[in-house]
Amino acid sequence: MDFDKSLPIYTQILNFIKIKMATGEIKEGEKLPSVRDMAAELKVNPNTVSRSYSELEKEDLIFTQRGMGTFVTEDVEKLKTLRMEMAHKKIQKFILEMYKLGFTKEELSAVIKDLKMEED
Amino acid sequence: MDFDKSLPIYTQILNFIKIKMATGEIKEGEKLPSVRDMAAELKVNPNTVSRSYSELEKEDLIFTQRGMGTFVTEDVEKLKTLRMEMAHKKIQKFILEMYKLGFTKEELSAVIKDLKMEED
DNA sequence: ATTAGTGTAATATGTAACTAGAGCACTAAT
DNA sequence: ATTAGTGCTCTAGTTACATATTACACTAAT
Repeated sequence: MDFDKSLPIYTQILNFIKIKMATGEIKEGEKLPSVRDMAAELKVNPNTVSRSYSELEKEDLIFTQRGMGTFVTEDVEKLKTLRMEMAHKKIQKFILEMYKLGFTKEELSAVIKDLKMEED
Repeated sequence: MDFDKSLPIYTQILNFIKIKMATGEIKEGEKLPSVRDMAAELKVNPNTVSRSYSELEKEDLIFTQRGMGTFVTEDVEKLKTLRMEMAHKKIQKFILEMYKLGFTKEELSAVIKDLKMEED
């Protein structure tokens, strides 16, 4: 995992995990790596990973059991809706920004359909 | 203008101006408010506005004449392509993020068409 | 009981980004 | 020459972030 300097590392880790939960790559109840292990793997301070976990816990997406570890929520509904909520936020932000640039949703719809996913 | 704490103020000012140039609300050669005036209007330190102007000058979108003021570039082509370049960047970023969430461009195209611009 | 593995907390340190304040340098007009 | 309006520079303070280190609290297994 490579970090980009425009966002705090703990935020990037947090988003990384969130996407995995949203797509089902990590499932309900699953144990996450210990803060120490993950820190070692990412070559980052354990406190930084801890910060990421804390933020996710604030959103009730994960929970911790002292002495045991950190686990993905058991609330399947929460995970089910996570993907759509994240998508919705991104879509709204996108539409708003593009609206400011003078694009209508019809234009956007057409433009996107004609793009290749891998293009840049 | 209200600032959100997730981005530096100078960045938000910069983007604000950029959008105005991209949409033609501010035209080629037009004089921008002085750093002091703009700072007063936005209730911000003059240096912060200066920083915004500097960044725009790095992109050759504006230029300054010491003692005279700050002006939008005379390069009409630059302004013409600005909107599409900004749009393209936002679209690519959006598509990539949504791809990570498992959406195809066909899905996105459909979803966007069905949304209302004012919804949130 | 001991040990190893967990998360958590506290403290200190270094760095970078951001904002602010005060003053300098230039230009045009008088 | 003076003045007012411009951008620019310098310095300083604050804050956020990441790190390092140490210690604590809890759990499971031995």
